[in-house]
Amino acid sequence: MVEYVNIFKALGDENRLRILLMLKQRPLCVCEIHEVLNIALSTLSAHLKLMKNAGLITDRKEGRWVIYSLSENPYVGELLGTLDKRLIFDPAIENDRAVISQLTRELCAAKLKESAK
Amino acid sequence: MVEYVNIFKALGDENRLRILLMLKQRPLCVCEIHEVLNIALSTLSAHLKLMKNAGLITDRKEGRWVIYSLSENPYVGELLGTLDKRLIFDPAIENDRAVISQLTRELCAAKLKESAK
DNA sequence: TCTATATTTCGTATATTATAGAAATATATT
DNA sequence: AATATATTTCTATAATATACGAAATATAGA
Repeated sequence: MVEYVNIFKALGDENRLRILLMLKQRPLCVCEIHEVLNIALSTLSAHLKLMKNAGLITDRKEGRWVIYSLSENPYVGELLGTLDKRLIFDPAIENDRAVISQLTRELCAAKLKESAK
Repeated sequence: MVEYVNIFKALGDENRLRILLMLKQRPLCVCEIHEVLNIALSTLSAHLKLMKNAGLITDRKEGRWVIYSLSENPYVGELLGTLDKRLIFDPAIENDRAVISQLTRELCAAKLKESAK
């Protein structure tokens, strides 16, 4: 049962729900997610770790980037499938999708560099 | 989106998950749930309030008793339906079911009275 | 109306979680 | 090897959540 409690805990946060629905669009690197959410990278990293431990997402390295994707777990797919249908017209979710469709890793890396000045 | 965040927050606690799966068996009064969970009545009351605010459950008064039931919300039904299938062999859940099948309001009221001595 | 019973609210202690900034780590590029 | 970039870990702090016992409230029945 703890397994399920942890899944729901992971789903019970606005930032994490947004991340999951972003990943439903396509796999994303940390800097792309960061570009959308506007929270500290350390905070974002903690959210990602929590969701990974709950079995909601997986990560892989690609050069300097870490790419996060939705887990293959069928229950997770089920949950996010119905959520997606219900949140399809949610303003925040719609906006996140729009932003993501314009993003590339290269572009958001450039932005991070810019903001570091 | 907050609506869904609150639903998942409400699901992300072991005691609350147990309560919800109990209510899937049949409507229960507070004292019956208390008999199963063994937590303080004030704590239980807070859990019930939280789930009611999240739209997971509803309550009605019957004389001195307050009877809690699962909400009619179709999404809630969906979530608990699949959860139920997955937790059907969970030891804690199985045990809760067994205890509940033996309980009546009258019986657990008598137990509460006994323990108050 | 008085009393017993069922439940909720209040005050408070403790634990968990979310957050950010600074430092550390890992990898690619020069 | 040295440097730049992407991400994570560490540390501290603030906000939330869970828990209990005591007191308050609501209703039924004597």
